[in-house]
Amino acid sequence: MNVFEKIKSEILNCILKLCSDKKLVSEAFYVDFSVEVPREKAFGELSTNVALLLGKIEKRNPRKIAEILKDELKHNEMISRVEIAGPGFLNFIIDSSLWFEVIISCLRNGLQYGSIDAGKGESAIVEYVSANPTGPLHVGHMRGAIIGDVVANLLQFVGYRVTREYYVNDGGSQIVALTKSVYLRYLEAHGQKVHLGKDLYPGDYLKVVGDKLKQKFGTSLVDLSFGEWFDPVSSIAVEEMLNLIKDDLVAIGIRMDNFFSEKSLYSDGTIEKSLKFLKSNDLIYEGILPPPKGRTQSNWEQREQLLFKSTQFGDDVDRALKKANGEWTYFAPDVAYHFDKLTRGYHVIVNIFGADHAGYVKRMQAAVSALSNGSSNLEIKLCQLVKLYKNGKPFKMSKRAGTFVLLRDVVSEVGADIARFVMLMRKNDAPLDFDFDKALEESKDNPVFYVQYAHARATSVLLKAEQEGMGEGYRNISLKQFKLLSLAEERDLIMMIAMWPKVVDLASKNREPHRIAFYLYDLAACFHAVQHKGKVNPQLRFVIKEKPDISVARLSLVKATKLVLSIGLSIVGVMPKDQM
RNA sequence: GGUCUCGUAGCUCAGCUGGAUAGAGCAUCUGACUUCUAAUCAGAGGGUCGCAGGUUCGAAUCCUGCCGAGAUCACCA
Repeated sequence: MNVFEKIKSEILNCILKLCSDKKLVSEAFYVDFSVEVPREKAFGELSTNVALLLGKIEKRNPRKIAEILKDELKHNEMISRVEIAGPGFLNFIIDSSLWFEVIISCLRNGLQYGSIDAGKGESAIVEYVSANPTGPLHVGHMRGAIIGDVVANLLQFVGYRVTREYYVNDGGSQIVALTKSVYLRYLEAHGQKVHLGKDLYPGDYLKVVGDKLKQKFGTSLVDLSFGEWFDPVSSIAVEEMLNLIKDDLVAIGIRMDNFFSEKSLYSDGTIEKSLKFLKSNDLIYEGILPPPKGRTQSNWEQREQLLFKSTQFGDDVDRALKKANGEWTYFAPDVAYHFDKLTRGYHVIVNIFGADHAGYVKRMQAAVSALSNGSSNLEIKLCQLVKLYKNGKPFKMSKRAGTFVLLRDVVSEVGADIARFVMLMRKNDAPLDFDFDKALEESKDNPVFYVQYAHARATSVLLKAEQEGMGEGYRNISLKQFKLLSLAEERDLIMMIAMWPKVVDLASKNREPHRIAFYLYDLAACFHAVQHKGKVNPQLRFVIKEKPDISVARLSLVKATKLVLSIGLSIVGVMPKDQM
């Protein structure tokens, strides 16, 4: 149950009645107001700004309108007190029976508590990571990977059928470089002395692939020409890199549903198909792009290219689909890829991009707009790049210098739980500093443990209750027992639990997974506070043998807290712990 | 120069899509464990929300212009 929605609909009913009584004008019913927990406790448990907004519509003093609403609402059985404050806020004290219902509905719904069916079974695709298959993942990939994964979890939780997809760039020139590098490693495995050129990948991880090629092909590739060895070497190289990446993903708890090959778009005609579609809508032409403004480029030359009219959809310039040499640009298969996503019929299309692809956002959104005749829109979540530090000093990764922090190194040092939580403790478009040493050092007081500890404590309390013979008593808790809860800390905890559906709603609608992490921290804090009361005063402990009624009431809160913590943690992708 | 992000406590960050006296963590200081886990709790100090205008009953939040940080800018992916 969502208390906020419930009170909101009560207020709406009230407005409706006042409209029909001619005490308010009829437009009043369409007012979009909020019901929230006010910052100050003195302002009650819930608060609404309806009267302020109605004041505008009615062209009357908000406080006057608040009076009218108050007269109506004070008879409502869910609301035990109404007060008017400030410029015209209505502040409520809610009847305990409603809070009781919250806890009951939480306990009944179990792991589904808070899972409103916003998606209604519609399909959604979240594309994330999509790193080039030229080597293992590094820390830079971690943030987008985790944010994408949790966005997918969230959408799933609110009723979407979610596909997690990785776009494999196995078609571009970086694959040529990879293949050449691997071939050299293969020759090396046969005892030849090789030199990896400037544009090739020097990493040791390719030696393994060279060895594998040797095992598979023996010497049969050694004397072949480039055209002959390229395809077999390339496909194995990509496959091996993808395996590395899949292992890395598993290490941080990510399992993709689908790896979508860029190369397949070249061979199966999707590129032509999608461009044909654009052409039929007159969105493609041969033309010449203007030179970049304000920035002198020595090697810029004027040339005629196949262009997409992305400016019609808000982009700054039209975008090239073909290179001067007639090959497709990177953009062309990406257009085709999103054409494919559209034909697969997804209602929600989300991409997670790194900030280095920010300049790519407009053209992709333009493409999706064009390909769907404006009926679909591509949602792009940008992740700011992770700034790396080592001992407080900026740290530059370089493949050549070997100062390359791999994702698997981070995970094996700090663990997946910490890695995931750190990435979620800030908004996706805020910059993130990641100090490798600090992460190790401070892993002890990482917020993830704070949350997990609350879960472990709750588990332990329930175990204790069982030993005292009141294990499942909270399941049949009565309103009378529930009313025994009177501590401010207990009330805070109840309200926190009541807030969960709202947090899920906001986080999923806005695709903002960090909200879940912050909420979990706050929920844990409320729980720790209640528990500590019992530390100071034994009468305030959860389990008191001589007082079964209050114990049962408190245990219902413990159970509810434990439930919400474990739901939230599973969305975030962190294991709830029963012991620490 | 264009575009996109960001600018909130000493540091790292939230701020419920426009609400009431702007909040956490770290760090500093003071206190609380013989019991359900102290990996915890309670309290104190710390702010011209980058700057200047505008919109209105009301702005950290929306608009405009500056300042500053980062990313990116045909023909790479």
